Amino acid sequence: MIRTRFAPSPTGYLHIGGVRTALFNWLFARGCGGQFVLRIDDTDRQRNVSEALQPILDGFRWLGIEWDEGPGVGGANGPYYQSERSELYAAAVQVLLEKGAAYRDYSTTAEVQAEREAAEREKMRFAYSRRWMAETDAQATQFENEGRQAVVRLKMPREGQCQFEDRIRGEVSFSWRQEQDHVIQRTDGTCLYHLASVVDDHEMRISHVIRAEEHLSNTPRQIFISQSLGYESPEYAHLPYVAEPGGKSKISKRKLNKYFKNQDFKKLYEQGAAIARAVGLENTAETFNPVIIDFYQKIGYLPEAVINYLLLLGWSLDDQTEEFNREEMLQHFSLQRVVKSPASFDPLKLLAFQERYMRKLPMKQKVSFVLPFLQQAGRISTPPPCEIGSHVGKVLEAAGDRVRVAGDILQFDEFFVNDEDLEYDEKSFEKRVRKPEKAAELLNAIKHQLASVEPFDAPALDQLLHEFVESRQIKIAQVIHALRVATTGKSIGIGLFEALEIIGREGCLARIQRALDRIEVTRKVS
RNA sequence: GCCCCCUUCGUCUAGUGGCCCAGGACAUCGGAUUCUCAGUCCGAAGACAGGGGUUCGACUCCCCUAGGGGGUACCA
Repeated sequence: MIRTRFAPSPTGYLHIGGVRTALFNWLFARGCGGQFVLRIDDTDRQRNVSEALQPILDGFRWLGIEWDEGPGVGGANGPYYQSERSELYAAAVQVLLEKGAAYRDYSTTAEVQAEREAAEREKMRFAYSRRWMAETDAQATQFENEGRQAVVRLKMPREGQCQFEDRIRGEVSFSWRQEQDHVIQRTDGTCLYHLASVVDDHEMRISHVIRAEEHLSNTPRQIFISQSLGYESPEYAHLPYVAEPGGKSKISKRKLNKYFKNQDFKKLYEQGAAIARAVGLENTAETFNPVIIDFYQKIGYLPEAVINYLLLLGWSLDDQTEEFNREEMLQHFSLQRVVKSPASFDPLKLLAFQERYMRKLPMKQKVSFVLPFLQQAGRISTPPPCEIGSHVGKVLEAAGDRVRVAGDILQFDEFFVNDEDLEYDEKSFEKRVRKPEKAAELLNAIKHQLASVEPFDAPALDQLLHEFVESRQIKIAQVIHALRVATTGKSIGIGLFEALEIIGREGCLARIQRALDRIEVTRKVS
């Protein structure tokens, strides 16, 4: 049975690169009827682990990456928190000690450091002298009498090659002599990552370790542990990292300011930040950051779009296919087709996927997708009508592709505010209403016609306007811009006739009157 | 320093010796459509990191150089 795992630390956020690693693990396992395990790497023993874990679990659930075993779902191979598995690690250390694959070492950090520096001065490869190694209890007692404390180190081979087959990179080989006698157990008795990881993978019957490439160089020592413990080693596959937008280094949530120099990234962020502001979200780099997956959930991306984008970040099926639903992904994913080099995160391409999926979303679902944003922004009351023919549905219908992420609905404020609260974009008002000589007269005339047109819908309004300009021998542009600004407050937006219909007769009349009154008002210098 | 991995249009990628004077997607730039914006349609521009080999033939194989990344922690 194929079993894979993802082992996040409870850091309080889910990094976009981590999501991709998890996705590939999930796809690989589930694609062939296997299982995906979530294990919590909390060896740092921080407090409030469950609190720091929540955003990570939420993120995976939102994306539909479900785990077969782990927090919240349990399983036969638990516990799934490394902090609760210390006995297992201690037992493994004992075995290693007994087999002579590890030794108690009584050196101090300073002493080892001194050896390392001496080697560097001589331009020699560093290898610990094992001078404070205790192989017998008598030696140990002697060191302890000197007041020394022991760590446990791996007694690594110092000659020969470590070769293994990486499912993505092919045959990889390292010289054992490059390896160090790594510490696996601290003086306080706690164990380190490499030991814990190998033990857990074995105990949890993980068949394929698919992880970030920064672990490639760590693999020999893990193979050594694994073999010394008599385990059958899992298959390894090392994924390239996700690089920063427009760059080659690994993407990091702490380098936001650097990424803002990339215009696309900046736009993505600012668009998101505007939505966050409108719905009253806390907005700090810790909580609202495009490198963290929540960002996309918060501003209204579709999980399918995010997943599809991430799938193609370092993997492809062929030279054509870009869209994959869940079943197709599961069916086609393979490690052989994972790209070996880092892929840089492109916010614009992600947006392009979002647009495609938005277009495919049935209107009814689009309405309910968008509603929470309007509610949070205080634009509609609860509980709102949730149908296609509803006010929100009409706006969405008319807005079409302009609503790219759900939060974009807030750009269509003019359809959700009271007539007296409508804000006018001052520049547009000046240009389209106040400045053109005949604007006031035209608006007034149209206002009268709007009062009686039947029915008050887009086709009728279209016809009305055209007849109006024809009878007056003017160009439609002369009236349409003024009317748009008068009724929506903006010079850009959805089709004017649809807009008028949605605002309704009463609203249009009130708004036009407001605009007319406004012309008279002396502009305040701000 | 030493060791390991990586390197095709701006970006994601196809390409496993002749199908490639390199294909697709996003972005960009033109043109068409329209009441604005978005969209849509049509079109254009754009890459094999550099240098040596091997071969009748190299994006594809080998070597070197350069660049990027990782490891060399009582971090993960």
